[in-house]
Amino acid sequence: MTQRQSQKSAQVKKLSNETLASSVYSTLKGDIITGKLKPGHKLRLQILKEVYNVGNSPLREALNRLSANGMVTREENKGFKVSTASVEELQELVKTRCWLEEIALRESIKNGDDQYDERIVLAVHRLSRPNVSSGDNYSSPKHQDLHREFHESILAACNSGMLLRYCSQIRDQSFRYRNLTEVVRYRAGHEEQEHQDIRDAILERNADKAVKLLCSHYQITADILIESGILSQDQT
Amino acid sequence: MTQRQSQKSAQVKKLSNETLASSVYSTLKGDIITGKLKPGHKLRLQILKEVYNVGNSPLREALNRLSANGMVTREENKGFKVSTASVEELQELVKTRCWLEEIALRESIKNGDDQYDERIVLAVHRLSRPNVSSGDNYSSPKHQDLHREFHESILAACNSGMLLRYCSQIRDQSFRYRNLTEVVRYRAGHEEQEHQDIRDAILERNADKAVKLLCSHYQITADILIESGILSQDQT
DNA sequence: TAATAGGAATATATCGATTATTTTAATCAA
DNA sequence: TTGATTAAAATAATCGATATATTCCTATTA
Repeated sequence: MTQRQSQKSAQVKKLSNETLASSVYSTLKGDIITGKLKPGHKLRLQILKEVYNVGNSPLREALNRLSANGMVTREENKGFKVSTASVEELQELVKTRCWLEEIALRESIKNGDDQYDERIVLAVHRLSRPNVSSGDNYSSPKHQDLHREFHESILAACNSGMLLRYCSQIRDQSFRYRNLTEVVRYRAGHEEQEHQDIRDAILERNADKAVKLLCSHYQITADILIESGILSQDQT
Repeated sequence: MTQRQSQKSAQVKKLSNETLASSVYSTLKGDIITGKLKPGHKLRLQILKEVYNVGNSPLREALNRLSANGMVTREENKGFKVSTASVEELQELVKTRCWLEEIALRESIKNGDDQYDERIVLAVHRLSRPNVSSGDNYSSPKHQDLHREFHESILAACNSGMLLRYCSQIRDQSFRYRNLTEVVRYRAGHEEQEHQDIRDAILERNADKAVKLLCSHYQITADILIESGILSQDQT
């Protein structure tokens, strides 16, 4: 609050009416998803306070929220750490994702209106723009946002905010795993095609096909990540 | 901290190595589920501090956790309130519960071993004990715990901790709705029979039947609750 | 009536101090 | 060396007092 803002670190940026705790929450979550904070990394309060330049309470509040959706792990009296990553967890993640998204996708295809279709078309289009889809841009924040938007859009008409929240949490986790490797390099090209295929299946209201494409889309990415050998069998 | 412990309220009781924040979390969650804290009820920090006799930080941490799983609602700069209850939300809740539990149940039936069966048998048996299943005991904490255990046990072999956590959250919400009325009075007798039917279907590995019974089990309860007229169409 | 300007109430955040617990290091005994 | 015990340091958890910011309420004014 004084004039000493000369911190080199990724200062938390507060959006107008947003609470500091919420800003820290978003920043921390982002840093975890992008892999800036690695799985298993111990989150020491004093350090975080300095890095993000905030006090105890907003920081602890943010961490408590994150622990409730699985991005960080809380251990009584031992503090917080970034949730670990392992082959087993990734497999569970993909499995669960396929289960939940199958439901959400089938419902969406059943209920989806023009607006639903258009959002998807737009999302795919934006992902294909040269300045987004070219080699070096695959891991850019911009690409990530658009990629996320695509996956959100195809489930958006499922009529259960609750289910959508769960899918969103799983999506965050999935992106975290994705960002652990340069899997993007090998995948992004193919993914673009797969997104288009999924879009087409949805537009023609072919739920079975769409579900099948979507799940293999996830499975392939996970397999590549596993084969990369970056993930330990237990902990990271 | 002074000698004025003469609070009538349910002081937070701390389990040995548990953190104060966690104790408050459990207590608050319990008070919301049992209906001691009604939907929409404003959670004023000063009052909560006095009632539960804790300081700012553990209290806010607990509330932040609760807000992350939907038991309370957080509004920036306005604080917390118990999540509202409405017919629409209940319908979404039941629908989503059926979707997720169908998956978890089918998987459990597929994978379940002897231990899985035995846990279910035991749960049903305990629910049927006279001192639990008689008229006045239906709304007792004991009965609630056993009831919850039954519903947890039938999904326990689904091999996705993630899915189980979501089901657990939905179960908490469902119990909260249940406790809004004396729906228990009309239901508990029938429910006992339904639990047994579900158990039997599971034991004979008849997934379709088990799923059908389970979902109607939920739907009937919800319908009664809705017909009771206690829930507003929008907010409570 | 509508708009606005206080002021009260409340939520949010900081800081420093305190307590409790875990972790680390050091010591000692087998 | 190993294992257990104890002492010291580090860290997490909590409190309380204070400060700031925001919302909510109310009275005044146009």
